[in-house]
Amino acid sequence: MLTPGAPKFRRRKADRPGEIVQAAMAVFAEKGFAAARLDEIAARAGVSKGALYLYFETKEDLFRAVVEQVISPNVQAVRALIASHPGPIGDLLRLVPERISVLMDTLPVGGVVKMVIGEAGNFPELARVWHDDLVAHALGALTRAIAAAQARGEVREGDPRMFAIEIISPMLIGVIWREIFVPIGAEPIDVSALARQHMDTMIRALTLPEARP
Amino acid sequence: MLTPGAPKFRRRKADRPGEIVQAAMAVFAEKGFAAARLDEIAARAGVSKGALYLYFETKEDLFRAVVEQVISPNVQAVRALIASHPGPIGDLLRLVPERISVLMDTLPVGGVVKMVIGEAGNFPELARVWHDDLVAHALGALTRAIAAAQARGEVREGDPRMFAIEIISPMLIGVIWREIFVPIGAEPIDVSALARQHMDTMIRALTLPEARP
Amino acid sequence: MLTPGAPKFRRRKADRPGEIVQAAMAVFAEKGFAAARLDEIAARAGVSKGALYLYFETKEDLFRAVVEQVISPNVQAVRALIASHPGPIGDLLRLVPERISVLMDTLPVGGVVKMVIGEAGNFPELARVWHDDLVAHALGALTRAIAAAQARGEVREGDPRMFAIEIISPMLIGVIWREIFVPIGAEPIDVSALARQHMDTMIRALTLPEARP
Amino acid sequence: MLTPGAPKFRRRKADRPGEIVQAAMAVFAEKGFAAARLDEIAARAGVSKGALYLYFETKEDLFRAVVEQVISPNVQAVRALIASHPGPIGDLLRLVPERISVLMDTLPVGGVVKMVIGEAGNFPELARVWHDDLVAHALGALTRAIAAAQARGEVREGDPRMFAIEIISPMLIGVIWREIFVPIGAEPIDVSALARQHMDTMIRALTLPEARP
DNA sequence: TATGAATGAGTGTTCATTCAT
DNA sequence: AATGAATGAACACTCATTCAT
Repeated sequence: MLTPGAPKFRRRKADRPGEIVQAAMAVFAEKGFAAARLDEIAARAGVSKGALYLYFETKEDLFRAVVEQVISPNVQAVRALIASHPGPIGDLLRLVPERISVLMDTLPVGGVVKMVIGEAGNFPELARVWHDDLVAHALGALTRAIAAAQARGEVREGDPRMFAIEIISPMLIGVIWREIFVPIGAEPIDVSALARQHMDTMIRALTLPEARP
Repeated sequence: MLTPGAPKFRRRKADRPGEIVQAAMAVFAEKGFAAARLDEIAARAGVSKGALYLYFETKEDLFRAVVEQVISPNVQAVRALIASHPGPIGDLLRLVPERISVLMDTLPVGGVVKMVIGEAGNFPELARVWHDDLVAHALGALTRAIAAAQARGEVREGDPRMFAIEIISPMLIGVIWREIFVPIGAEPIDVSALARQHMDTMIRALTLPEARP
Repeated sequence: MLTPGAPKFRRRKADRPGEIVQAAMAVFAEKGFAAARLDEIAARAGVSKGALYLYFETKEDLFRAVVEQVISPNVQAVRALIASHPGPIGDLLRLVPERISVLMDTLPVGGVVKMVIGEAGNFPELARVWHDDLVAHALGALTRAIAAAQARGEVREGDPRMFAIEIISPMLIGVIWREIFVPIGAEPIDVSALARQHMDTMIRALTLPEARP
Repeated sequence: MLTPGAPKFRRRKADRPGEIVQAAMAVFAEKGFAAARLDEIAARAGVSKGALYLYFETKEDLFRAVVEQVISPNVQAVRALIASHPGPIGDLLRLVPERISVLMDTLPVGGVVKMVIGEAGNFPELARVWHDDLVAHALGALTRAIAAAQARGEVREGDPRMFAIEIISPMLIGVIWREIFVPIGAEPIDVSALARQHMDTMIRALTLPEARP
């Protein structure tokens, strides 16, 4: 092999672990934990299988790293969302479609959601991390915003946590749909359009007439 | 065993395949396809591992049988639901909470949904069967009912398919929540109560004032 | 493959575990634990690699089984030896050569000794089992016999445990020699002859003139 | 590092290979060849794993170097021992305990013996080197000394090679014992004391009455 | 039918060895 | 000379599948 420029060993990159986690995220999201093969993760990351073990002790360890890596930027997004709800509830809800779009462009949300749903039973701690660090925060913030609006006479009576769930659910289902049914040729769901229409729906159903401008 | 007529508690052999499919459904729902072990399925079905191969050619084959077994009764339920919506849209929606409750008591819905979401990527035909035979039907029927109501001036304008999605989503999320987060100690979601509150929400948001009785 | 009489699956034998342990003993004795390959053990036992795992959980587990299997018959031999020393010490010592010969014909003593010596550091419990169940018993019995003979004025003064070690050592070295140096063409040691000459040596050195008949 | 003359504690590079061999000897003695990891050897030698390959081609090569390193000083000791036996056999034997003590303080004899015994099967040439260059020499010299003493009427009849083995064995066993059984809490053997008592034993048994002074 | 011992291809993991720096 | 990240072949172990009984 005299071809110059075809080195057997790649130069060591600064962010090997990051690249591996990216590749692993893709494969885990696609196949699930058990069906994912380290060979494929390594190939996609452009490294040898052995190299994975320079950065992660086991397959599980790598999976954990993926989950954490996915959660942390979202934690930021959630905090940002939480910080921006001073005004009337309608203003908050009208922000949601855009936020959702940004999130979906940033991360393979669908794959991640699929992964979490599919593996929660086999990795309870991961479900716990996911819930405690992300879902409960987001849901709690939205619930409190709604309760506050109820206290201000802006929103009609009803369980505020359930309202929050009602608000979020269609977008989640839209994301899952895209992951599950679009690949087999089902009619897509335009999640942004869905978000807009649903926010309109929720604003109409929640806000009291006397509070409307 | 020479006593004639004695084997009172002899295992009934009538529905071996059915028992196996039941056991398999439980294990697949719990672990996902790849992580499920035939050993465990056989043990739960009370048969030997070899016996599985008397009724099913491969693990995949058994998985397919599970999916079909789960779908078919639901197809019936969906057809029944579709057949029963002659009147105003509100009447139809008010039926949903009860139907949901019955469904959830009949089947391990959560496990199945989890299974479908988790394995759709690895088994595209299964996603297709699930979509074509069940989801598309149900969603289509609901969409058509809403479109008809719009034509009657009962429901405000908006994409009827999205309305259908908005209607169904929270219950699905509730079911998934029960499967994913309740086992790790998260606060449960009362799916029935959620269904009632959400139907109220949707009726308020969808029906036009002039159409209300 | 229509050739009859060439079954892919062997008939299940009554003593598969036993055969596997035999094969494993040979390979472990030859190579040591780490260098032994399960493939080879399986091949020598005439089974597939997977079959090993029907009977033993891990390679270590199999190794432990080998050590125990090797010890237990020896425990019997030692007890028998211990039981047979009523008379003067010379009578006891004159029994040793024959016992040694029998033992060496029964078991791959050399290989086992080699194995124990080579792996004691990596498997301390095994060294412990070997010592507690076998070596300490044998050495203790011999030591007590010598001490009793000293008390009777038969044997000259000196540390009886060291006398015991002096008595046994050459045979052990002979066995090790056979294992280590004979395969490379070194001059063999006739362990039986060595035992006879050494017993003569020890009887001469230990027994007091006045006690000699 | 611009300060000239500053690196007072700069690692002396003079004897890298020697340091590596020392570290390797320790690890090989502890674990055996197959179970020894180059990582650990490098760490103990205070160099990187790659550095080993600057001095040794392969792991086997390093192992060979260790064996040779261990043998050569002993060859000297043996020659010295051989040179010093002009007089009566008793004088020679009375030198043994002290020689043994010196040897044991100089080298990890136990570990080395363990290593040789454990790996002789996997590295026949090593067994050969060990035998030809060391063991055969030492044993031969002792055998000849005994034969000469027999010719002089000093020592009673009997196979002189076996007498030599009888003489040496207990000390070897003592060394092995220290390596194998002491770490697990067994009662130690005082090799020096054993050597003294055993030499006494052998002198009594070998020398003829008429030859005693 | 039914069993379960046995198989063997496949996967996670280790580690001696290599090479860009 | 020296490093240590990277490689890849080798090995322990798993598990869907088969077949003698």
